[in-house]
Amino acid sequence: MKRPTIADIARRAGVSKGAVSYALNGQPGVSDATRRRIMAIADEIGFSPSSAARALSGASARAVGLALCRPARTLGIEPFFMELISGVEAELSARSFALTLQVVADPDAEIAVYRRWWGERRVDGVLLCDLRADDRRIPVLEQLQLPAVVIGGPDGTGALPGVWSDEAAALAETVEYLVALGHRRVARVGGLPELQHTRVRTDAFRSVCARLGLSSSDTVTSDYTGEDGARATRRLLSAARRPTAVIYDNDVMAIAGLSVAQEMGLTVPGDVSVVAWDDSPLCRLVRPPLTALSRDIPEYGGQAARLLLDAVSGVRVAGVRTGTAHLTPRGSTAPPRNP
Amino acid sequence: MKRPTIADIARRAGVSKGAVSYALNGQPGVSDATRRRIMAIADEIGFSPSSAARALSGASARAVGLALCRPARTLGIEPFFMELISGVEAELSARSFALTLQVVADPDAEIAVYRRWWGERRVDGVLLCDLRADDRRIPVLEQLQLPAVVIGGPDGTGALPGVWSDEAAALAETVEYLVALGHRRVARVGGLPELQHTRVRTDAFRSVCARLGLSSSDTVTSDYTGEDGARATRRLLSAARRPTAVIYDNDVMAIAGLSVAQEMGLTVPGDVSVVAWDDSPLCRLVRPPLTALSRDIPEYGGQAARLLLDAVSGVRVAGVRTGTAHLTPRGSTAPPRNP
DNA sequence: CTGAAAGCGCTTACAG
DNA sequence: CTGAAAGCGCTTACAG
Repeated sequence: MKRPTIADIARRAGVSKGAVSYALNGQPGVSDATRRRIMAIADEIGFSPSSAARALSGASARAVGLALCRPARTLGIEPFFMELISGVEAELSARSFALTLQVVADPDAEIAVYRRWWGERRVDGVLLCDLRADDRRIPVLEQLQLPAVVIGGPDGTGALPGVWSDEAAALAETVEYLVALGHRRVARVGGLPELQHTRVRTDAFRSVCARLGLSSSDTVTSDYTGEDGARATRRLLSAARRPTAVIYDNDVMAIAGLSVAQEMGLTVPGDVSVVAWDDSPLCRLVRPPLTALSRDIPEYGGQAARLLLDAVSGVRVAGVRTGTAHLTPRGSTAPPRNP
Repeated sequence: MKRPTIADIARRAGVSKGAVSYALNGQPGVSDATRRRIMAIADEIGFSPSSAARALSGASARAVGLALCRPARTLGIEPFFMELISGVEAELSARSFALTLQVVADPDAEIAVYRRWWGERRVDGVLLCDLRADDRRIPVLEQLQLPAVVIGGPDGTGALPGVWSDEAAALAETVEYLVALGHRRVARVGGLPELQHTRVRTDAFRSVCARLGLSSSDTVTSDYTGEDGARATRRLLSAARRPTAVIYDNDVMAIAGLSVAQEMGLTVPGDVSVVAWDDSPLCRLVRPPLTALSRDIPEYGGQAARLLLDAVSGVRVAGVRTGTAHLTPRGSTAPPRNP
């Protein structure tokens, strides 16, 4: 089947190709009657402008890029990214932008992808995930002048706008709640230590524990997998004075932790309370259901996409703070049996 | 920063743009010495050919599309899609093809996306998921002559090649195993009834149960969510002569079913055995760990991508059968306490 | 308000 | 083996 072009429309409408372009893009320069006639023909023959021709003529590629730098196995198991993607997608398709996705092995590969996308003019902008300390991707994007929005922040994003939530406040709320229940020994299983938000949470955890006069404020870091979460939990719960509550940096590790506790003959929440960061349907499926820090991840992605589209269209955008994760208490937290 | 073009390379090498194009694309028409010089310059200035210009000149867009038609919440919770995507991605990026992703609400929206992609020349081909009975997407893709590979089959794919696994064999293996353990009342919680593979499994379940002389062979269908899996399980386990084993069409529902059984005071696997279709790390995290039907989903996606790239490059491809899912027995299956 | 034309950055016949 | 040129399908100044 031959694809229709503006030349076909122009011929049928008896006007020039330029007129068709103006009409279709809502530009001035054609009469209303002509515009309507052109639009009707375009509709009738099912015309979609060639994205290649458009992009080549200096217009935008109408696509944004998302590079995901996580090993395949953690990508699949964490609902976070897929939820983020659906939120991003909803916003993009509403404005008929495409999402170009690439899974990369490490930050260097990710930088190479950005350079390639830029050279290929394949995307108009990118969404940056998993902000790191001293993130080398930031200066590259700044130098390329590729519009970008960081999912994270507000610190360490350089001149790029970030979409971020108040992680410290969410963590403080959680610890305060556990202390109110009577917990005095709270531990935390954090995510990848090189990620900025892990650092923010770790610092916040230390300071809120100090403020509330808790003796320990240890964070064990992990790679987000259930195996690592289980290992960390085993270590924590084997200690002489084991914690009576553990906060996990994702849902998968929290579930793994729950299993380990039960395996070790401890009851949840009697012997140990469990809190998951980032609520997901999984948290409601296990017994007891997990107390979790909930936030609207699709909306988070949607905001990032909106910001990026603004940046792409030339608007100078500032970072925005999204809603703080809020604690959703469920059956996995209670006063400690032996405080 | 200005993007380098072949004109820049041509100038620096003192040759024509045509020569640069031939050199970079490994075409004959330039001497080896010139080719090497051109490649070195391209490398040095970090050249990537404009994908728009390439696509416009009749070459391929070097992108394939994937439209996902599931509500956002089930997309996030099922590891399947993200694992599939990582497998597809690995294969695509090795040949520097991009993946264009779009989440759609229903089959009509999906068809509209294919028409648009085709009109925009945005992708060179598409991967089709969630094959349905009498799938309306198939004739559209055939008519557009857009290269496509179906993830599913072998029936109902029309003239399109499919990548499929022997679902009936996997189901038979599972039921035979349960019967060998002594089970006589086996039930199944299936996925969306309109999906082709749900039908295949449902038919296979009925016929293997008949062959083995089991009294019941009921399938309750669901929407793949944990809630629906829990509801179906509650109904099944409340029956007068409840099943002693239940097979679930995904991991999330199996975990939900496990929780429901425990909630109802039944032990797993003593009172009821549980089997999950599509193994995932989740299955190993819960207690008891779930017996599951495992297959290499990233590899499944990789095969589909390879087939699609062949089709895009003009090779006439036939469908392929991938490895059959194999049963991985874990703690959630055992001989029934009260057969 | 409308038409003719240049140009985006490639690829690819067509001459030399 | 190499150069000059047309063309892909748009967008956008520039004339009428």
